[in-house]
Amino acid sequence: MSQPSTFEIVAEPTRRRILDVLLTGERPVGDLVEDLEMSQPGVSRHLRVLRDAGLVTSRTDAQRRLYTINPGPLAELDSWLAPYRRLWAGRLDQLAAHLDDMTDEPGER
Amino acid sequence: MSQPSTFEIVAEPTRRRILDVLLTGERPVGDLVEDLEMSQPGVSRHLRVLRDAGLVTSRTDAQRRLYTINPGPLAELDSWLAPYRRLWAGRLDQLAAHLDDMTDEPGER
DNA sequence: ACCATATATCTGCTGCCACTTATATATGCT
DNA sequence: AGCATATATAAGTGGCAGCAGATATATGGT
Repeated sequence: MSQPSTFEIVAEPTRRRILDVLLTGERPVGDLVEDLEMSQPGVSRHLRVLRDAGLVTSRTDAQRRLYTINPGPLAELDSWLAPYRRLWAGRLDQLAAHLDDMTDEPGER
Repeated sequence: MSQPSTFEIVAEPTRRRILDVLLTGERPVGDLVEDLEMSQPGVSRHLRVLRDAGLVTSRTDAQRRLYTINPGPLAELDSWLAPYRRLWAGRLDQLAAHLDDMTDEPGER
């Protein structure tokens, strides 16, 4: 996809995990490789996607690159969500019913 | 994907369009076919996905099925977003910078 | 020389999406 | 009863793109 939307970027479970780790603060690539138990090239590829989407930024510290979250683009999600948010306020019962229907966790690997 | 997450459901641009149309109220399938300029089986397949994800419900009106939004599952998105939302408050300047970097629209077809 | 990282390439797998055609079912109309 | 309409679902095809894994190379810091 030439210009993937923020939706698509964030739909990828591994990328969400990366962001969730970065939520705790700036991190070098090596840390992420350990945490995610993935190959370094694999992590770097995802970081590339996140960087291109403007969701993370990096700064150089000697040989390492420290990655930080840049939450700005997530506002796109948030504003798409806004009209729906109004709807589910006061319908939390429906959510509960839906969750009851689900036998197990979504396949998040 | 056996149990696609709400993220994946909503990452699909056509499905977001369907939800956006339903935001204006209950609609029969035929309306959606017209609005989206898609084949009827195509629309029905997306509706199936949305229904399985609990994002829409249908009720029968004679031969027609009227679809309604069920925003409940979107709360999952919203709560994932919550920690990030705190971050971008007060960083709207960064968002602006990011948007300036983008030459054209994300490829949303 | 060694380390951390980025990037590139290739392969293989898998799964999605669109489109078409066909069929089944329910309902309504005449 | 017979026909039209609305919808769902299935089956088949084509295309395309994502992701993981492996490997190789380049670069810059120590």
